[in-house]
Amino acid sequence: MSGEVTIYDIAEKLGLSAATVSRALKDNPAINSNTKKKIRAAAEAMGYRSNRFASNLRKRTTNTIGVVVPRLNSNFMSTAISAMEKMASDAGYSLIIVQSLESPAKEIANIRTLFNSRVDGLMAALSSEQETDIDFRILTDRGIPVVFFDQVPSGSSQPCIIIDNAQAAHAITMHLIGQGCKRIVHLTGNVKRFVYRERLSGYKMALLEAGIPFDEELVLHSDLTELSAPDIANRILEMDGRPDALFAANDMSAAACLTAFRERGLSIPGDIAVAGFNNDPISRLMQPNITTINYPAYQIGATAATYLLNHLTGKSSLQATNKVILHADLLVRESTMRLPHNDQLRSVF
Amino acid sequence: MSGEVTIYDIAEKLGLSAATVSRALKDNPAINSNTKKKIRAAAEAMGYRSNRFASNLRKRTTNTIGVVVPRLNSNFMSTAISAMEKMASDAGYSLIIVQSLESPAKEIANIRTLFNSRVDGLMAALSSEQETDIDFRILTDRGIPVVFFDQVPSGSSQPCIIIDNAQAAHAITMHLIGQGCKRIVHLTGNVKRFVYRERLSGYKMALLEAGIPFDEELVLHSDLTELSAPDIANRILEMDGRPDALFAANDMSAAACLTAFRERGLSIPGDIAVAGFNNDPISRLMQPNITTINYPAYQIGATAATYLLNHLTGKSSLQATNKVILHADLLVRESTMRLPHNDQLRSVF
DNA sequence: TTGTAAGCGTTATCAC
DNA sequence: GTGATAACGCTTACAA
Repeated sequence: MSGEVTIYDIAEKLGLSAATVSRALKDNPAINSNTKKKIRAAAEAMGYRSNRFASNLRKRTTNTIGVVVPRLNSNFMSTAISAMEKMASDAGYSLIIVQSLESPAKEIANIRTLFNSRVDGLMAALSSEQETDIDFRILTDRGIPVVFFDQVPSGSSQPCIIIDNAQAAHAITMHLIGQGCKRIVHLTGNVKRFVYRERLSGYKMALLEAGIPFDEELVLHSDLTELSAPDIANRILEMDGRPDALFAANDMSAAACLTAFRERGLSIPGDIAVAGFNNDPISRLMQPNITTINYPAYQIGATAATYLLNHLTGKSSLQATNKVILHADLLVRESTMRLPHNDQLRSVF
Repeated sequence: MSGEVTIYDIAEKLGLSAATVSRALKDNPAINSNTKKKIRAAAEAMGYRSNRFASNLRKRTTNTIGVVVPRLNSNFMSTAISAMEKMASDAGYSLIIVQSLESPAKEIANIRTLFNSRVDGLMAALSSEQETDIDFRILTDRGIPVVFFDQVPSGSSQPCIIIDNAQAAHAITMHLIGQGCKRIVHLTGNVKRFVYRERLSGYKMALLEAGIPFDEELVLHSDLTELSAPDIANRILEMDGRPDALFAANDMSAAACLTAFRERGLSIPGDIAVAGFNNDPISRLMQPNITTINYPAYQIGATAATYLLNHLTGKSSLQATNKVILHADLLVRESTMRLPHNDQLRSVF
């Protein structure tokens, strides 16, 4: 730690100035290519490593991008982050990742931490919405670009990468209705979050369009985890007038409910159709496999990173009005196929 | 960006010195509590944020921990990293995460990047092994602590957090044998990796112990992804003398093979028993649910982070010989229960 | 093509 | 309790 080699050490050893060494190491064209070679060789031999802090301090830029997410251990998040890491890394940027774990206080603290870490830019999926306008402003006010994805602030005109959640939910609900379902339960998460609110509204729109009266009782709320599914399944089975379909806002809870239904002896989709959201691997592997929306995690992550990086490297500018809406197809699978010959079938993978 | 407030600005405004401001902001007990209050108020009012780079440059420490993984989008990795992030964040550290994506070259580059980023410590799961001894030394030689987890360098005496993979594989194989299976296929990954090599050896040991001759033909290699499973399932079904069990080295491929088997009309576990490894959610939700090993991702991540943080904060020292072996229980489930009354049943969750 | 020198914003070491 | 001052290692006008 103490014996770090600096450009001064190299300079001294070679009888040059630190400035020349600095330039050579950064491949400055002004430097003679022979001296460059010598300097590089010496740097290598002496075990030199550039001190990022000195450099950052001087240049006022960090080549670091912050990522804020509610939790990082879901198939969607880890896949999106994986894409971001690849893009960032290829462009010479590092990623600092923080999760807010459903705590608004931690989310605020995280934003401040990244702010103090002087990240060059930020990609964020929100866990709650209140603090958005308040706290991201400390960043945007100083010109630090922020790109939102997945859970984005509604209303505001921040750049964001999303799918049309309402339309996707509308499509899946219409499909269920087309399969003859009349009492469709929608299992949703915290509707303070953008995606869940949007999906709920798509569900409602479809009912309206089909002339099915909206029934508040049929909307259930949970944290959408595997653990809470058995309880949800119970509540569905105990309803007066048993529902004939479940549209869950993610695949994990769709799969877990489906399992619970089967354990009670119900047949899927005969007794109750089940649809999810995300196209997680589990939706493809369950028996029956589960109708869902293909939520393009990798593409969302890659797109968010590309926009941010292009902005940071000056290749293109991020407009506040940029709103990228990616496609998200309905994948009809066995768990909702109640009609024998169904030409709505589109894809199984 | 340009109008950053510094401790000098605060000092000037308050008629104090920068040193005093610095001390007050760090809650140095030598400073009068009244001046502290004034300084804090001014800092807040002026929108001051500490410059980490100046601080790091001066203190020669970064409060940053590097994490190296093969890929971060698996249930195991994202859960382990989630735990690490929580521990690190609670201790005031940030995480820089890099993935090597199966490329040894990128793994080496990643290690250098983290090295140049002056991380205070490192947690690493390797994608290949060659470079371990070569490249991690640039860190350890300078006293930067490294804790390995999951994919660890074999032979070396680096601190690492693991389970006894061989014993777990032994247990699962013995269980299959106990269920009357005679021809057990083992589906493994790249055996250059520690965990797969160990699991394979546990499988062999169990066969040996049970007097079943080891058959090289029954060991299949793949990347253990969902995509390669159909091909693997085909190869198993086309073998002379159909196997009566599959022990896959992860749950994803176990689940995907199980699905493929069922599509061919086989019954599980009657025609072929299926076991996985990890206790991913999918193993619990599949029908039938899948016998597996509970690989404690969160605990592994939390333990690795705790050890590293305790070392960094001087609470306890990380000895090179530290090797923490966590428990990993066999979870017997439906996919391997071929005998009617089986007292080996331990748990379904 | 190379050198000089002035910062970048903090913190540590002395002083007082 | 507080202040001066000197690093920390790098980049970049400006000179030469």
